[in-house]
Amino acid sequence: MFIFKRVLVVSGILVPKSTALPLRHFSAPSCLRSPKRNSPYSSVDSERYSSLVKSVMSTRVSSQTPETLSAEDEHMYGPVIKAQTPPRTEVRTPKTLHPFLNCEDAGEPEDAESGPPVRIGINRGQGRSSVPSVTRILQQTLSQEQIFYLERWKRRMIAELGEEGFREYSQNLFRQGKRFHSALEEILTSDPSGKDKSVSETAEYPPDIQGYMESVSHILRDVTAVRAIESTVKHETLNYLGVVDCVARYRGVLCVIDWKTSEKAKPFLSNTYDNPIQVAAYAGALNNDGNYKYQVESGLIVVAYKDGSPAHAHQLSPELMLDYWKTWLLRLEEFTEQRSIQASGASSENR
DNA sequence: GGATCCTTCTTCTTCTTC
Repeated sequence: MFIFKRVLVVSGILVPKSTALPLRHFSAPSCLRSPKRNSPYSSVDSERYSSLVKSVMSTRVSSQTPETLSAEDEHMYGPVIKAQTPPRTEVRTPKTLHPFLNCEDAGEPEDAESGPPVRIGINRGQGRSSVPSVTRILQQTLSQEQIFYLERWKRRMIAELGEEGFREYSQNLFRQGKRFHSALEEILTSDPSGKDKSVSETAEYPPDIQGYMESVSHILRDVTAVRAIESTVKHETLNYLGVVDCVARYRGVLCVIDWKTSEKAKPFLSNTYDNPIQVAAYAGALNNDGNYKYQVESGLIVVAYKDGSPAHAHQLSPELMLDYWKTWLLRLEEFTEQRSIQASGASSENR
């Protein structure tokens, strides 16, 4: 096992790619946001210990060097296997920085928030069959690191539950997620103004989602002016589509909202993996879809818990949305490249 | 009515010491 891990580390599979963006969100307690501030070293009299620090730093304590360590590793574990594709450590930028907002649609009609929420169904019957979805693009462009950890998790779960048990477990997670979404849809459609969210706290729900609904009830109190529910958005220039869970105001800010259920606590935005990219992709599509006459600059990821403990709400500022929009454009470029490679491979096979 | 699509979820080193 140890040898295996060494090889992976050296080959770069475990080296994080630059998909993780800086942690900047509204819900992190300040004490957790800046752990360095509370470092025990901050109280150390640095002048008093400066000579000691200098002497330690200037003296080679060990006779080992990177070269001797490499030689030792090779002796113990065999020659180092290097990855064919080295990890990308540089900060990547999209080849074309498509705008997140559509300036032509910036004007917002006064009565935009008065009607019921829209729900545009998916329509693939009119030549849309080749338009890829946000979910598919994200799934097909996962990093090697993400694939590694997901497969490891799956292997461990199957070892614990068996193939059939794992299938049931996965189906159950999906079922709960779907029912949770349906219940929210019902609440928000029946009360889009947001005046009476108490319905969510008193109503009875199926036992498997009761906790999730309790978990999210304090968030729903801050959701108003629901404009869209489970509605299809399509980027007219970039040619991708998706289905937004909800477009509404959260604490007065118009957001694309994504509801999530989770077994593990996700108190930080960084715990939500690709969810912020998904939200930015939806918002960018909505902003460039003629069916929607307004622009959305912010996003919200709500993570609900089965035991009813308060859901975490990660609000993405316009600045952060732009960062994730760039990450999305990179993923989209990667997907398009993959597709063209596959297409050229298929055409050469047909010859 | 059946088939297909979009979603629904899942990941983050590991051990020792205090």
